[in-house]
Amino acid sequence: MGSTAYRGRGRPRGFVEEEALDRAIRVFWEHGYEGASLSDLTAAMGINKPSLYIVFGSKEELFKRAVARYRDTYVAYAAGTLEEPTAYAVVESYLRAAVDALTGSGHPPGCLSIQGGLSCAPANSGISEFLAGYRAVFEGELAQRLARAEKEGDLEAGTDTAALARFVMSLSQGLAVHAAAGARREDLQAAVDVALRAIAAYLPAGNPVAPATETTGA
Amino acid sequence: MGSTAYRGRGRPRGFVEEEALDRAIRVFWEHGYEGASLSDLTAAMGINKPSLYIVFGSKEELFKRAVARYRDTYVAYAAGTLEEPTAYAVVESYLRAAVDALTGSGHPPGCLSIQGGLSCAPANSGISEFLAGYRAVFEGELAQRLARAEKEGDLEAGTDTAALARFVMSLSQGLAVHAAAGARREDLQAAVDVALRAIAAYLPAGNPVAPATETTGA
DNA sequence: GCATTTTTGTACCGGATGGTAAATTGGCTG
DNA sequence: CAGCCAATTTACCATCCGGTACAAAAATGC
Repeated sequence: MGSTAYRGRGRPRGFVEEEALDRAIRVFWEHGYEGASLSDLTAAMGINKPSLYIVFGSKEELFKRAVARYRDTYVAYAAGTLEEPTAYAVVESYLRAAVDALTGSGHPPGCLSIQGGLSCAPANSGISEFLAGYRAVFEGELAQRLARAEKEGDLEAGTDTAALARFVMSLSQGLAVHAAAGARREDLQAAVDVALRAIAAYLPAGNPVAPATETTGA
Repeated sequence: MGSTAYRGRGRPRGFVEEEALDRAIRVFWEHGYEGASLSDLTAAMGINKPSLYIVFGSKEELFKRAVARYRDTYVAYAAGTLEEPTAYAVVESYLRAAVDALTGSGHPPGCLSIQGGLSCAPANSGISEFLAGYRAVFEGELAQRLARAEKEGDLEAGTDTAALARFVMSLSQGLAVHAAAGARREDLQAAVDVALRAIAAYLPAGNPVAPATETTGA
């Protein structure tokens, strides 16, 4: 709790845990859980296998730690978008930010929660399930936020907000698939333009929230 | 060419090539290229490794043959949807049929072209690229079809038809991610309902194509 | 019947995998 | 200084990986 971390009696660690984890994130992100071998991981992390096992326990636990840190860093933007004042603003800012994140420079394209392991060998089926659960969390938060918007009169009464959230998350996951395959940022933003027209169709009549011009790219 | 196939001189084959390929499709579909071991494959196909290598050449060639047959069987519905008379009907029938295919019984949920290997070990990066190219083919065909629709006055003049196609394909790929994680058919159809509202926004004024009621599920 | 041809079953190959045992290193404590 | 202890290095483990060599089996052609 603070900067005066207790430095135990033994030999001090030759690496910073968070830094090593960041390196591991990249490897998992690029190659997936099964495509990332321990040799790849330790080489990128700058440590060797016994150190990895002492600190992280196993490859699976390392992966889960990596996903958790990925959420708290690379996907930290998502929570903020839920605080936009209107449903339309929430969806717009989430999808815009997602495309920017999916195609950002300085890290692999796409999304760790999908590339990590959409389907795995029978022995690793737990990884796919773990990631599916992880993805479901934000979809649930978005659905709740949209349900609140409907109560606040910010969406047409009777709107299926769960379906709306599922639509938004499906689109962003499909955009992640495109990004992983090398799609350009502005092309994905143009697809978001289309999606926003759908959201606009759910606004109550006379609602002034819909945008005058489409902003493509960033 | 016909039913009188030439039966060579040697020992006759103990299996039908297409049947074995169908079994392989399931294994790749469920576990991905890297998650499907040769042992898994040969066990499911009912043959042993030398037979597999004589007939299919290698694991990679087997996979590509599997994807080709998958396209010609499980995804055969897609080509037909392009022949619907209007842009709206094309998109609606494609998305409806895609959800039904993604959640169909009697085969793994989701889509082989995504689960097969969104990201791979460095040695298998060719697989991800192969699948990305495969996915791009139908997106291109859909974009062409929508461009024709715009020329025919079936979509607003000036519509970004490439973006529209990218939107539709991104959504369907995201629905595939959801399906692979176990999403229910009717929940995915409800997300399609939302998407169709976006398409409706691109119809010329006074176009009577938009549906009166949303048909959820099938 | 016998040689030929192709597929089959079995057993094996080198290499990589995730994971560890054992011993060395290096810094703290007394 | 000696004693301790954790993190390091190195070497190794059993197992599985994709892929093959080899010989037995089963059909045809002569």
